[in-house]
Amino acid sequence: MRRRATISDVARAAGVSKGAVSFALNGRPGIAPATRERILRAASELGWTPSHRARALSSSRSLAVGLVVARTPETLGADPFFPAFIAGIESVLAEHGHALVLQVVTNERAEHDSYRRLAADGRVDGVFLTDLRSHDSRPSLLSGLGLPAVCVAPTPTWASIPAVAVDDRPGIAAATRHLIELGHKHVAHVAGSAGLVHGVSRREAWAGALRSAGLPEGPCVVADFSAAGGAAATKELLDRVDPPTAIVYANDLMAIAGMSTAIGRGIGVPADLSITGFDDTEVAAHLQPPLTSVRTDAIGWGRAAALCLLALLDGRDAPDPHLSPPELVVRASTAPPPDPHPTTARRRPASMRPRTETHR
Amino acid sequence: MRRRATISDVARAAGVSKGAVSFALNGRPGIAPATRERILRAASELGWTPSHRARALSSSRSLAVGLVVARTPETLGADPFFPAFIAGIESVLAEHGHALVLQVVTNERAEHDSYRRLAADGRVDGVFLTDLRSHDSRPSLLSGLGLPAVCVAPTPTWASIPAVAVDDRPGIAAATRHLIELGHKHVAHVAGSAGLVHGVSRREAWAGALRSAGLPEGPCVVADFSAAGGAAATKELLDRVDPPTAIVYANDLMAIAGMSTAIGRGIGVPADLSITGFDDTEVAAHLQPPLTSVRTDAIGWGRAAALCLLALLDGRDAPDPHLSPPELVVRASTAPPPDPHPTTARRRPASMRPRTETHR
DNA sequence: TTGTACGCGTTATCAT
DNA sequence: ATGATAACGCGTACAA
Repeated sequence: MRRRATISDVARAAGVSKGAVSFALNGRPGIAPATRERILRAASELGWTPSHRARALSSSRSLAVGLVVARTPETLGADPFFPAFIAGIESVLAEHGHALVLQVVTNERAEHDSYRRLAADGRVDGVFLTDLRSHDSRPSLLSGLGLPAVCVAPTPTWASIPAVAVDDRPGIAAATRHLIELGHKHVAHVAGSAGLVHGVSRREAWAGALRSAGLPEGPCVVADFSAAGGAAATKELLDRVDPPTAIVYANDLMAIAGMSTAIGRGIGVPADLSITGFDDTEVAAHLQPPLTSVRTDAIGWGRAAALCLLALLDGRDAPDPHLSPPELVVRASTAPPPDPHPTTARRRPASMRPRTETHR
Repeated sequence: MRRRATISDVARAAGVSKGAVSFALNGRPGIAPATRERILRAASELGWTPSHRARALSSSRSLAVGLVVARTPETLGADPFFPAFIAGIESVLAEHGHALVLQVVTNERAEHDSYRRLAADGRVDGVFLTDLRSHDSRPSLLSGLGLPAVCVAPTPTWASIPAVAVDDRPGIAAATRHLIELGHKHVAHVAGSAGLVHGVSRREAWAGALRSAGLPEGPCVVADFSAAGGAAATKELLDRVDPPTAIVYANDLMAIAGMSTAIGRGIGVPADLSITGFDDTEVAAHLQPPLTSVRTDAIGWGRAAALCLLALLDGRDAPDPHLSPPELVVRASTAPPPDPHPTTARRRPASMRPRTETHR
């Protein structure tokens, strides 16, 4: 296997200078069409592709962008958002010759180190900022590092950093309204981590939808987006003297765990308790009962974030992203609430019902 | 914000040459301890870090490795393997100053293009090969491109490419044996794609476990690792004149869909049908009933694969990986088969039972 | 230890 | 308007 062709080889073959080859390749003016043609043909005959390394050195750009994810493998693996988001990013980056450098870290300290290293090494030209926290130290870190960044968060209120709004609030609001329209008056919420902006924003969307409907705010238990957290929160809600007839969960994972918890207690879903999730995980449609959930355009968000970051790097304005709005997917886990005044008492306190159900 | 310090700045500050700085930094002999000390102090005072770009150009290495994933966002998002695998890779790469370049593509053509581009650009020094297919064209493509690669597959029988064996067969075998020990004699399998090596190897492990126990091979339906596929395969098995009393699924996603399908038909799990999954997804423990599954050491596989690839790039032998064996996690979705000769007929054909169950 | 050529495009400066 | 020439970016490696 012979040595890779270099720009000098092409220049020699085409009988021009290196500079001319560079100009021809990059479509810049100052090269006669005939010459340009000759250069391009020579390049293709030699199978020459500009060396990414040399280009990165001379242009002081790495042609790569970074994504640092601070999540445990479990949290990452249970969330369909990231793969879709990354796929969206990729689809844009590939068109522009950029690569995605992914870092997975497990704690905040490692996260900072990761950004510092990316910046110090000049490994990337910019980064995405996801899973924004309520008092996030990363924006100031990144501006201190001089590393361009695009923030991916529900609320575009981060003045210091350009943001792509991934507003999940309409989705949660739609789920809540759906329950209200079914007749529910006691709609609880199992929230994601209070430390995460999208945990808080989803909670606010639920509360806002209840307010808009003139209903009193239902109970809310703050969990952590995990299955175990969802199960625990559900137990807490069901143990109340006045248990809700419907629960809006901040994600599918908690909703699934919550649904199982309820069914395990002999509480019928949706007969006694309606449940909504968020994310529309692939399993959601294949549960028993199938889970009503909210589908979001994670791929579109990824595309939008990538376009925004690339524009930022080029000093251009970000194109206006057109994202599909979140879509409520109604399935069988939601139904009208149980009759509050039944002829015969159908609903006993959970503690008096059998602990498990036999399905046969 | 001033210009980044360069190696020349450090050399000047320390009163030595660039070469001396390079030697001192890389801990190579030929520099007096006192001089080395002085150089390192100057470097740290100037906040100098070697430029990754310059180093990549001069050493003809990119200090990055690639992972091309050919999956749809849905398939990727429903599978906990990849995040954990990537986390494992990262933990090793970070220690060695390498970065991970991730590409997500949706079809085989784009996959080839992706590898070609990574190689042509010199973007990475090597790649991981995952989701190996039965007649995979990538090994020859990669050897043609001269791109070092490490193969991550259940069977290390790919002579052309070094492989890290991620043998999932013991896990499936353990699940099958567990069912046999419970007394099951009709153990079916819902397989993953026949085109994927790990789809085939899991199937073989199931068949082998039955053979070893002296049982006849049960029915097998080939699906595609998806929830919809798992549901359809389950229907097919349950519609047989002689439905199985237990089903070994090739992954959790199909198992969950299958379990819901069974329950939706009024078939009790595990009373009438035992079910095992594979992956031990986070939701598995929080289903109703909780799913018996197999937990694998995906992080360890990631670490091993990364160590192997780095060794390959350095021309060293790969260190012997010590991986945790797959662990069968027994939960409530498996139980002894229903009594074949009950005093009263407990089991009617599915078609005669109510279509859905009310849980209250 | 030092000096210097080298890796490979990009771009500013010049010449026609 | 075309194109050549040379400096540049920054660390590595080899001869001196």
